[in-house]
Amino acid sequence: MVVTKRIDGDNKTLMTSVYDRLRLDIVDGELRPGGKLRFEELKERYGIGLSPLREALTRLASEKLVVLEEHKGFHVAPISRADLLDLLFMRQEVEVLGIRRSIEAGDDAWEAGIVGAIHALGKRDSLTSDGHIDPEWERRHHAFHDSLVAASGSPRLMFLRAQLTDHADRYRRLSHHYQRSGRDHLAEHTAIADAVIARDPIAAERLIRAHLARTVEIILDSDDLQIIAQDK
Amino acid sequence: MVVTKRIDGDNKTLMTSVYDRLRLDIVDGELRPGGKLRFEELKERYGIGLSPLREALTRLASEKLVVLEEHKGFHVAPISRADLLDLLFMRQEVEVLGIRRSIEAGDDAWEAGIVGAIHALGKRDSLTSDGHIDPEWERRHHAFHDSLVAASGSPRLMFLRAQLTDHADRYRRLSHHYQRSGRDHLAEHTAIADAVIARDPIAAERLIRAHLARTVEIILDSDDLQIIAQDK
DNA sequence: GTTTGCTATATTTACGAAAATATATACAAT
DNA sequence: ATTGTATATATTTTCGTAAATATAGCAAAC
Repeated sequence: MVVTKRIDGDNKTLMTSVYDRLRLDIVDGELRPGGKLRFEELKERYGIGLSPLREALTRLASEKLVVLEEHKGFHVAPISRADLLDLLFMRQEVEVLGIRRSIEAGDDAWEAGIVGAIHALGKRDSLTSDGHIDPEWERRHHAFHDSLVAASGSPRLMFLRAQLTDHADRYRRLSHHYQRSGRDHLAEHTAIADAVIARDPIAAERLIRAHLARTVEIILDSDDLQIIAQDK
Repeated sequence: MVVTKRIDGDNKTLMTSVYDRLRLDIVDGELRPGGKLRFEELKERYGIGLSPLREALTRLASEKLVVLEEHKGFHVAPISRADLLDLLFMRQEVEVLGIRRSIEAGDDAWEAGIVGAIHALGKRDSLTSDGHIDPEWERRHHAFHDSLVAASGSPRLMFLRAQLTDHADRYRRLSHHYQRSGRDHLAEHTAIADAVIARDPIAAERLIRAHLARTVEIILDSDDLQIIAQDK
């Protein structure tokens, strides 16, 4: 019954909102790998003061999306083949763990979530008419993968997984080649969903490992080495 | 041949050094779980301004050693049975992964590192004469466990492992009971080292899982529920 | 022509004060 | 006595500026 004086209820601090925006701009490739992040530019760009900016960048540095060199400033984290391979390794292990535990502990609601997610995913084409990845498809794609591990029951695993997903998304979006590859997503996803719902951890592990590896192969198997493009 | 004007070469920023000190104070239990971190107190305590303090706390929040509630301030991360069990789960998986990969990829230098580390560890008693854990033993204990996974070759895995180690150290040091338990560390450690050097991943996995679980059992099997002690 | 050393400029880092928000206290009404 | 409302206090968040550090430009020496 209490009526607050504040109308909007926007409780976010400037630090948090500029953190969100910076994170998106980096994951989207808007801010290029290796690029220097100058405070004057960022202040201009986001219309904000120094303090919340520095805090947001500090947080991003701790998540390895940016790099801090003391007294020299912040850079967008560079990308490399070696890093992409390390990322693949971690993603495989984390996804496998999450799926394995979900298979052990998941209830009917968890299964239903997967069925619903893959159904929604199948209703939508991954590419729009002009050949770009459909944002709504991407949203559902994320939702599907989330649904697989939703019963893992480990906050730490889920937190780590979210960070790794950000890193992976950045590589994917930096790869023009990836968007042009005529990959049959639905078949792969359906196979994974089937194995998981059948509670077959062995098959699920094999399929998810291959699924993740395939993405990296597509990115690496191209001369699309935007991957090397790094400002200083 | 260049003589820098600066004598000491201390390149650290205030943010970094206060980050280090805060981290240690939290891991040591000096700043108690759940305790509020007021800026006036911290400024006083560390003799430093607001800006570097906020940045350090932001970084610690991102590592889950402190918690930030917007507009309400920072707290030392609370502890709980559930969190300790989640931590155990992650540590087991991460250690197993690191050891498995090291067994696959490790060279002679890696093996030598383990042999050297366990030798040094055996030379030192875990408890001092007055019944406290010997800091030098603890250093060597860390060094031994590090040596096991030193050949894993995954920056992300090592980074994650370091964070989990901080969390685990905090629980261990908060547990008075743990320090009183007459545990035979050397036998456990030697068995692990033997299995790893024999390149037996199955035995190594079994032993390291039990080793980590044992620590948690000791902490939980006591009324020593300092674990519940949380200021608001 | 390359390197060394100095000066000027650009940039990051840190502080102190102002603004915004939350918490505590006092008072009034039922 | 308890709930609700207004006021005062404490605390966090943010900005603008000063201090510290690094980078770039330029002249002199080898």
